[in-house]
Amino acid sequence: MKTPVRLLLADDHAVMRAGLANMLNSNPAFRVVGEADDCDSTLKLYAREKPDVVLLDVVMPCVDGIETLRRLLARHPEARVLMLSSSDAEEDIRQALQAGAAGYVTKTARPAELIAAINVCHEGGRVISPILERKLAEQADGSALSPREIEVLNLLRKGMTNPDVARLLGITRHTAKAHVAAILLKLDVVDRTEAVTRGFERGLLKM
Amino acid sequence: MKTPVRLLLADDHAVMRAGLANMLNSNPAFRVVGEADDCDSTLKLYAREKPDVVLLDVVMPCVDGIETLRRLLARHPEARVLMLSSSDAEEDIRQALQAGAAGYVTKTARPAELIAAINVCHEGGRVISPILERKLAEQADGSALSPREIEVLNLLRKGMTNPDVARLLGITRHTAKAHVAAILLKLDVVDRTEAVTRGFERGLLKM
DNA sequence: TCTCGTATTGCCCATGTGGCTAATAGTCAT
DNA sequence: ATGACTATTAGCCACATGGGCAATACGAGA
Repeated sequence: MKTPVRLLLADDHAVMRAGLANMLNSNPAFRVVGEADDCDSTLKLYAREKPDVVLLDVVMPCVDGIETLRRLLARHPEARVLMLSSSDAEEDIRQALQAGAAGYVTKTARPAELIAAINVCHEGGRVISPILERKLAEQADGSALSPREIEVLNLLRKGMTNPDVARLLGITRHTAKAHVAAILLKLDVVDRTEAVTRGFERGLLKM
Repeated sequence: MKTPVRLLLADDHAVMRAGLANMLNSNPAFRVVGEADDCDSTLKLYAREKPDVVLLDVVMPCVDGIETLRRLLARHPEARVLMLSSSDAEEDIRQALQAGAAGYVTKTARPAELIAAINVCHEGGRVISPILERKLAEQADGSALSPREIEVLNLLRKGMTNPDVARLLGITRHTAKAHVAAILLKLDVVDRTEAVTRGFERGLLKM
């Protein structure tokens, strides 16, 4: 028999971590070698344990899962990371895969699917739930917002007017307006209010 | 030794359910007698097993956890339900407690806290995480939106203008405007866009 | 009964919004 | 280096917005 796959769990939900650890450790093919609840502890435990695969939650306090993923891969490019998420927000998936995640699975997946995904990751493959793949395909047009537009969208959500945005960004109100117009076009919405809604739905805006 | 507390788990995340079941069953004081992944199966399993306590997730597909709670208590007023949530949205907590939940615990709680909460529920008490209690207190002014205002807010999020809202609700644009003004006042925001943001943050609006 | 909150309607007005069109400059990849 | 994209600025215009102020009607609860 092969040696078990060594796993690091990173999730801010203690109950979920305990549950996952329990489930995975009861399978001789796996061995949980560490549990982290935030970005720092994830990086620290990875460096110490060098696990074969990291299960990383997308939603985490302070530094979110995507950013944790980026920092982890910057230090350890060889890391195999399987993102585990309760949300199916398109932006999270896009960013996670672009940042170099080896896979993305939602928490609605059956235990057997999760186990299969871990194995694929460990063997060097890429895993994406079929449902998620469809959502990505629907979107993958030129509708990605530029960094500046994301910045503006984050001001709109706070109730800023175009003049407000202009003042805060040190640009003219014409430019602010141009950014807003670009956002409305790309998100395919009629006004700034619907843009904020779409922003939340797509994961561009965080709570 | 007492007979174990009989538990029903309701959560659409299979991994979380499996984990919880694993964890709780390993404690002789508890016994998981059923697992449900949506409203229907929760009601069915409750009727069949009559568990001592139900662990119910707030976020569920189609019919959400709060509505499931309402339907469950309508048929079985004696049910002891502990809401288990990954969100700390104020509205969810408010509605859950008002609907008659015996407790509300976030998934960031340690396993020991969860176990303590289950016991308190079983013994007839009420449990709310201290952090949540503070959030509720901050809010508990007259800032609850009326049903009509919730309706209007759900139109605003789609980019509706006041005339649009008026047409859809069969009222004049003056009335629509009055509703919007009331929403802005109650949510303490400057415009409809920020109102939508606050709506998402408070759990008044769902993805 | 009387009051409070909700839902409804109305008007005035300064300001903001979004569509349209158009131009310049920098960056980046082909 | 040529094109594509982004960021920037600009003006015009019909329409929507939100503040202020005021009134009526209805049901629930004290």
